[in-house]
Amino acid sequence: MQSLKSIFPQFGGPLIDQLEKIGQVVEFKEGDMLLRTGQYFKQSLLVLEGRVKLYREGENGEEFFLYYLERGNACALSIICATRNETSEIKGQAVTPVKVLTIPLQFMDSLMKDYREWYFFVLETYRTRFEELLQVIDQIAFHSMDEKLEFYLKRQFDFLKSKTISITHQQIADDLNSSREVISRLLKKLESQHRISISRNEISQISL
Amino acid sequence: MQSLKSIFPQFGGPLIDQLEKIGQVVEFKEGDMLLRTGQYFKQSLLVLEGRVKLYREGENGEEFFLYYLERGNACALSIICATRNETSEIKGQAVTPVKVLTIPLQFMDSLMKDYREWYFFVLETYRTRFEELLQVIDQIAFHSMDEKLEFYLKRQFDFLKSKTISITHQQIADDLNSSREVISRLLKKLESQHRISISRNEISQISL
DNA sequence: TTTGTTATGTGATCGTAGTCACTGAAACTG
DNA sequence: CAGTTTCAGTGACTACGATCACATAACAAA
Repeated sequence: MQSLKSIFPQFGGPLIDQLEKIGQVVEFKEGDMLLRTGQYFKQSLLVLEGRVKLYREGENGEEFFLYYLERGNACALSIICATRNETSEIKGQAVTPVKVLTIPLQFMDSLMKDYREWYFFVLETYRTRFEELLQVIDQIAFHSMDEKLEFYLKRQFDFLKSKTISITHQQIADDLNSSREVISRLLKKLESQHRISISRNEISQISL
Repeated sequence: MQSLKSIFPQFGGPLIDQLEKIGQVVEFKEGDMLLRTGQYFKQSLLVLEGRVKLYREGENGEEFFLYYLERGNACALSIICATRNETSEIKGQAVTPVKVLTIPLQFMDSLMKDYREWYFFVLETYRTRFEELLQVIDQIAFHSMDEKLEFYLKRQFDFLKSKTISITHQQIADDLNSSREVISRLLKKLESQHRISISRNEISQISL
């Protein structure tokens, strides 16, 4: 686990050692569920490799995309739920092969107390995710579907650091809790404005 | 400030003493703004008395009700923003006369380090608010206006611990970023189902 | 190349909610 | 009490987005 220090450069040596001692590495395949609604957390998760997509789940199986976790991120929910031993109403799915470090919840207190960087890290995790949730609320509270779609695409391009994303209209519709036809039509509109270009399974950014 | 211990019974004596030493009590009148979009936080806020209504603000002045803060709550945003010295995009308005204890941000670290109850308190604050935000997302992502309205009314009844709330249809429409006519019509529908009763400036719970 | 599957395009229809214009009713003010 | 303001009710119209029913296009596998 020599890579831990490179994934979390802000952590000091003693914290790294402690994490190596108490943590356990778990691997997931693309498509695997890391978190599932109603599941108990027995540990917190730190993402070492890969990308995890987090959704909010509705009562009837609807889903709404919240944000991605990647290398170096912690799952805010797993810290929250872990410290309270509560259930999750969030779905986390690996969108690439994923490696995570799991920290049993009984160590959270001492980590928090003994390592200043850890507590900063946890606070920073909360802060970031809190703000992302607020942004999501902005989108769905104040904006119409075409603006939500634009915001969604921007986030994908930004996060994946690519001018092209591989995704179907149906997947987008699912992420936005909308329907394929609507998304197709709106994508067409964006294309006709020369802001994106569309081909099967792919959308490319022009000027978003 | 003999009351601090009664408002925060989970805090130990030394922490209470420290808070009394570094904190400052500020009072607001009903209707005053405690937080305003774009404002810098220089301190964290603990609510000692009264009720504060928190909104998310849209780009064009729209607003969306998030949650209430009351006696014994901390403003999660003020902790977040304080620790990073960033700006807020949240609006906090006193809905009753309000008394808050302000903690200059430079003390946050030492409080966190020296007082275990404080760090639990901060984490619990985050956890609670995080979950409230997720619930808000549920409502606006998965539910239609009549369901949002029902959820809104339930929250008001629950939070205010009263069978009757004093509010105009216009205020509800603002809180839900909708329009008065729509809210009026939906309230009528709820009344015709004998789930609420309506009179001028008042809505009473029957079976929500 | 044929066949099957998955992804996308498109018209028609419908319901929800936002808007406009107006009426009516209740409370407040002098 | 008359006049004014604030709050609520209602019909007409419109737009957005969900849904249905297909048609077509791209790709994959045989």
